[in-house]
Amino acid sequence: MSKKHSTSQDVAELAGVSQATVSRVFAGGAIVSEKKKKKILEAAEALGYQPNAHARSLITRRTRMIGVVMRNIRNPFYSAVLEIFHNRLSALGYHLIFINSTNEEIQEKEISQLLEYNVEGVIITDALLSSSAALKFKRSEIAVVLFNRYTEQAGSSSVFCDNYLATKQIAAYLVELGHRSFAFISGPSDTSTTLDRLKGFEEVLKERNITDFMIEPGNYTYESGFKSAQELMTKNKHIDCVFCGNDIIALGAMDAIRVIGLRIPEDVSVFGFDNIRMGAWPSYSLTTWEQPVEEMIDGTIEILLNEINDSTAKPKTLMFKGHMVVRNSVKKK
Amino acid sequence: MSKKHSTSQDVAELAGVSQATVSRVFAGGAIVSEKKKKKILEAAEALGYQPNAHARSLITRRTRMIGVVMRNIRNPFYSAVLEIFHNRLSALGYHLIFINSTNEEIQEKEISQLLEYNVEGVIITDALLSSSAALKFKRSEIAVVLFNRYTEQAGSSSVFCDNYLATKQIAAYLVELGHRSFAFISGPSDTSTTLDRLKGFEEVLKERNITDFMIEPGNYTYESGFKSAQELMTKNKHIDCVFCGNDIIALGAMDAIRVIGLRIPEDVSVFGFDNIRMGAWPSYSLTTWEQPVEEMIDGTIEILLNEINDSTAKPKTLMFKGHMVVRNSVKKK
DNA sequence: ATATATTATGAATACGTATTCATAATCATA
DNA sequence: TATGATTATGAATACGTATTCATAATATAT
Repeated sequence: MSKKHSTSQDVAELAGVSQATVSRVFAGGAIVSEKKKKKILEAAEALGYQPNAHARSLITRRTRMIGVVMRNIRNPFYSAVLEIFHNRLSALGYHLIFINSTNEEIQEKEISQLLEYNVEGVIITDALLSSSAALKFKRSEIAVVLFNRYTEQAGSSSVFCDNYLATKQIAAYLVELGHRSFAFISGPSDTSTTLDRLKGFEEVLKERNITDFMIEPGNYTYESGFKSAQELMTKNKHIDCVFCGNDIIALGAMDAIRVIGLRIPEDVSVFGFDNIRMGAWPSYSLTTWEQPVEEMIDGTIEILLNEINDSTAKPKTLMFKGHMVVRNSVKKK
Repeated sequence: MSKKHSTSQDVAELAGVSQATVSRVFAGGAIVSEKKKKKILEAAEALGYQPNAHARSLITRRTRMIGVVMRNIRNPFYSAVLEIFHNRLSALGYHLIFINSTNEEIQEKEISQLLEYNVEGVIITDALLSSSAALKFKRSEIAVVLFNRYTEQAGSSSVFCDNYLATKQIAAYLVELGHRSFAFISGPSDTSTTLDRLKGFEEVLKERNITDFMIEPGNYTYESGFKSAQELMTKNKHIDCVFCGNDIIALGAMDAIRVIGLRIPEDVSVFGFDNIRMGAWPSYSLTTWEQPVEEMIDGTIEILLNEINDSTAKPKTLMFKGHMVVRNSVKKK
């Protein structure tokens, strides 16, 4: 029975070399004679040696770990986001510490965890970052990128869609098609995403002198969408278009609307945001706005790696446009 | 500007004590006078000190890290599983290294990653574990629990539903209701889950002398369910019941069946497995078999922690029963 | 052959913490 | 007050690795 964990010292002894030489083989980059290299690799194999990442990171001051903070991993949009982030970062040799923040705001405890593990960078999606929290990361010189969010104060990098512009286009499109009575089922009102989406939409309605506009607060879940739509539509039978803060809300809204007995899009139009896969399913065929997730993620990673490697890098903002995906949940003229 | 990372030494100097005393405060359990403790905490606060988890794990030989290996995080069942695992383990002071294995089988590289980080335990869901891989974990005395899977050979602990018994009950139920022509859209044929579900179902049909049974291989995705159902139903118009390897397949199958123009359950019955939330959505109202996810997860964690703390613990198998959830996707008599 | 450049290696050290061991300070007891 | 028990602290060390520095072995040029 071998020892619990073999060390480079064990390998060195078995191979008849020094610990330093073993390290050179596994750390790479240094010159080791072929003969010894072979011996060392054989010894390592025999002992089942694996370098200890903690000891290594202690000396190299690089952990190759990235923290990913999410809320609402059940939202298919974020499941997909997590998958893609993992695949990209894994290919780059980084490991993911996954944190699912159950609270609105990323908590002290969660920040501490990430700091203690010396993550090189943090990606924060869909969870609020207070300025004091941002400060802690900054103080430890840990790179932070907000994904699908931004905050004015924090001075962190962020990557997101131009929600304001997008919703302006969406509103214009919907008005153009003849809708006159609108409802908006929103996400939590403390996020940039929610606010911008509302702002753009509302502005266009005002421009066009449409005042028939109800706003229903929600929280970016199916259940929230369902419940909000149910209330809205039973109380306000004249609404002819429901714009949803995101797709998962839209699916809930669609189901609620249909349960009531109304048809989509004949009686009510529904518009989403994100373009998650489920929106394309025939049961929904949701018209929505696509966020270019892959590009957003690539951009996020680029900024993050850049900040990791250059601690003087200034915070960057990367804004994408996205585009409309027309399916069958909106009534055409 | 403070240094990049303050160390316990820095705190010690500022507080006018030794490094050892600082460590005692943060590691807990040791006796430190109130006076010095206060000074130390103040100094730590001032410097933004966080203990270094890597250095700590080096000396304590505990990393408090758990590896979670998944495939197919996009499947809502596993999104939910990940969320719950995270919440539970996080509350217990463990951190999650998330690995999304894109391949059928957990790869050498992924195992190495987990070994290098000295995770204390590994949870493997929905990804195959070869016996050589299992051996590596065993050799490093890393606790392994298979979730929703088992392998005969590996000798690892595992937690799963009694798929065999469940599908027997399901088949009996469906036959009872008058179905005579069956199809099964399965998952990958190399997993215990898939095999057991098929076995139980098939056995009952044989007992009842029902030979009209088609098997369509799939891979536990919506797309797979959609495509399989489409092929099945266009070629075999007489099929009156489709049993699906899991819920996400079932949703795809339902959509495909409806697109063809058939009604559910009037023309075709559909039965799922898992009881993911989406099955309850009115658009689907899927009759299915519920896996008691929370209990399964609690059981998994209990076994895992036990193996972590007692390296002599024998592999355990925990089998749940689950129960049928009747909605409206199956034709009643 | 000798001098010089190159390659290969080991000894020693540092990373930041927890812990053992020894000792100093404080307390309780007789 | 003297003695022993208890509490509080620091010095030293170990965890497993990467890396610097010095030196030995080898190759190359003159």
